[in-house]
Amino acid sequence: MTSPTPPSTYYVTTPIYYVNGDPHLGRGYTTTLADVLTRYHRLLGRETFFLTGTDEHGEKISQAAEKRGIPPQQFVDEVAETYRKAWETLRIEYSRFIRTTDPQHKAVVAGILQKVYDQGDIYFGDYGGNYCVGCERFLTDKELVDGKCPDHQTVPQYVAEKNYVFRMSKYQDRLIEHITKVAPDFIRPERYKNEVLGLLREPLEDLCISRPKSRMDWGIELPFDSNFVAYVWFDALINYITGLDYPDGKNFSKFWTSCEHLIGKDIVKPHAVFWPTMLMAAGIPLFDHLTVHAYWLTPTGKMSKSLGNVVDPIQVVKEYSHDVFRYYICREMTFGLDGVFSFDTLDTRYNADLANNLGNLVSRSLAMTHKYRNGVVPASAHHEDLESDLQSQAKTTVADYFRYMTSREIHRALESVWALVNAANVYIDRTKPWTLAKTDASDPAAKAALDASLYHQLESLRLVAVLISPFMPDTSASILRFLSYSPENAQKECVVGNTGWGRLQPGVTVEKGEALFPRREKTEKNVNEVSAPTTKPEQSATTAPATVATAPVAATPAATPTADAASAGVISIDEFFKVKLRVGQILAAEKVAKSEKLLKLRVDLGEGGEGRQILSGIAKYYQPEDLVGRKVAVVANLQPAKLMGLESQGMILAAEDATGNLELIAISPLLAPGAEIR
RNA sequence: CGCGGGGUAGAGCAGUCUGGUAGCUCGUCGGGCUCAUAACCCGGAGGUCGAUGGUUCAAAUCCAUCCCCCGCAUCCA
Repeated sequence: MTSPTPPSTYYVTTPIYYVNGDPHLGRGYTTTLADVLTRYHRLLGRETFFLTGTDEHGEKISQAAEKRGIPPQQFVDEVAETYRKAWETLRIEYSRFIRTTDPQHKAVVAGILQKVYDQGDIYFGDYGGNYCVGCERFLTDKELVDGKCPDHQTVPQYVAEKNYVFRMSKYQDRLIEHITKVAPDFIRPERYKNEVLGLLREPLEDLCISRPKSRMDWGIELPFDSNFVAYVWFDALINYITGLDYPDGKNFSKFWTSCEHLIGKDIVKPHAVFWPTMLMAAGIPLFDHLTVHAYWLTPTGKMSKSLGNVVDPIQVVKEYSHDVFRYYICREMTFGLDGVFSFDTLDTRYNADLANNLGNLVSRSLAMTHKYRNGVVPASAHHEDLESDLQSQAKTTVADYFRYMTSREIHRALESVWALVNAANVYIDRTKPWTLAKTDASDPAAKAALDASLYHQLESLRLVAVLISPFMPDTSASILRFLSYSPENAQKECVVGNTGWGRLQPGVTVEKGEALFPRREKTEKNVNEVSAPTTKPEQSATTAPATVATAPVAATPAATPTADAASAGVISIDEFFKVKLRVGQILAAEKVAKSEKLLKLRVDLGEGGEGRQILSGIAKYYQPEDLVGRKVAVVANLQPAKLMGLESQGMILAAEDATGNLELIAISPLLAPGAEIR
């Protein structure tokens, strides 16, 4: 029963979260994992440092601030505060909350830039190229699809400007060497390491690291050219060392080399390629591990804001508890693979694992100790096969627990703890304390057996409480308190590498305790799944109708409507009339090649000529031949857009219900094409 | 031939790298117990491990081909 014996310090980071978005489930998961790992290493007696924070520069931020009519700094101050509060609710105990607008950070970034520039790894080059405002970056020719940005369906502006470029390609071989030979567990789990090595089989391009202030000035000024600011990665990634007071802080020398970066799989490339090469260029040793986790999905697929199926971690914590939330997300997701978040499995795990197994075990053990021994922990001299079996499971559990925690298969670590919980329940049934209690007064053998049974139950609880403390700090503390066992003791014995059997002192009085996890009846809302209790309906945008409702509002951003009306999604009739709806008749319809969803329609709107070309995402629901001649409702004054390379000059209205039935809006065949709908 | 992930009991998954009696949780059926939160314990039923072919004494596992599902790339205007 020895715990691992590694370096005496531990440094863990989460990504700094872009203040453009909320503290959603994915971010809550990363941050919770970091907290779990921090508490785990503390349990092992290591000095730990846990860094999280917010990324606050960039065009999108200045635009968002402008939209709200406030200065960028005020905007980011507000969002940073919501993050702080969110993490507080999730019981996250970070060591430092860093913000990229901190003056210290700006100084560190400038220092690194200057150093890399001075040694010739940053050059001023033509970065003329296709710039997409939505992406805030230049797109390579390879990324463009039919000449437009795949993510935003917009034709990027060709910007012929000079920019500063980091000579990343120079470090490619050294990076491959590091990943494959020097530190084989640099990137884990292995699937992501393979992915990165796949990326590195292609020659690396150099990395554009600046933006001219003329276009974007919400950022950190380059120390060698005041006309430019640093572009995202040479700003954001550096937070990981600013957080330790690089270059001279004692935290940096103490913690940096034991650094583990925790990230989601969407930002593997910047962390596995950009960041290590930046460090190489800056002459800073590399971090220890990049640990990558996957996504939370809903039972029906991706979580997305527009589908309104986003799970809000804060709400889950409010409805259950932070311990339950933490247990669930750590236990349910196979680390490194996508997992499904559903209130149905959450309730199942709650009742099965927490209420029935752990909670009930605590309850029955404490109750028996009170009933048979007035709450006093008995000494245990008696030791037979049943006791050996239990102790042997305890030994296995501790070994597995440390092994899995070390390999970051944390779901398995929890599983191994529950093997002990289960063994303790079995042990109780085998020793039958209630039977022993009947003859215990007159029969010394029965008395010894009962003492042993009670002691072993309670000792199992103590061990379980210690092992779950990183995951469920409150539950752990409650159990230890019931046992009159000080948490400091728990920590101490992990420090000496021994969570061995028999630490619980006979003679102390245990509490009766209260139910830790009262059983929950399954919630009704779970039938339809997922949407967290207070998720706003957000006019449940599925298809056309909702778009009609929101488009005019979007067109006049917060100009006129009162705050109340705007927040309720209410529009004025004037706004509604901006949308020109017309009756159209479908003249021709065909499938769009290579497209799953799109049909290309030719629609007569009574405008003469050969009618308009309109694309509609209804290929899964309608055969082209069934549509010809049909009358449909059309948005006539929508800005044309290109889809799959084809221009669409309007929108066909359709409705989709919750079960996925989609129908075109019915229009009487008697109405002539071009008739106004209102 | 676009890239990636996956198809194992009613549901959700592990096992596949390193071939050797197919495992876990939930559900279900039957039994036991009464310390406990209608909980706990024991037992049963339920799988041709997507399909086909190959390698092998032996294949969920290795090889080949094919089918299906899900992301993303390239689509809900």
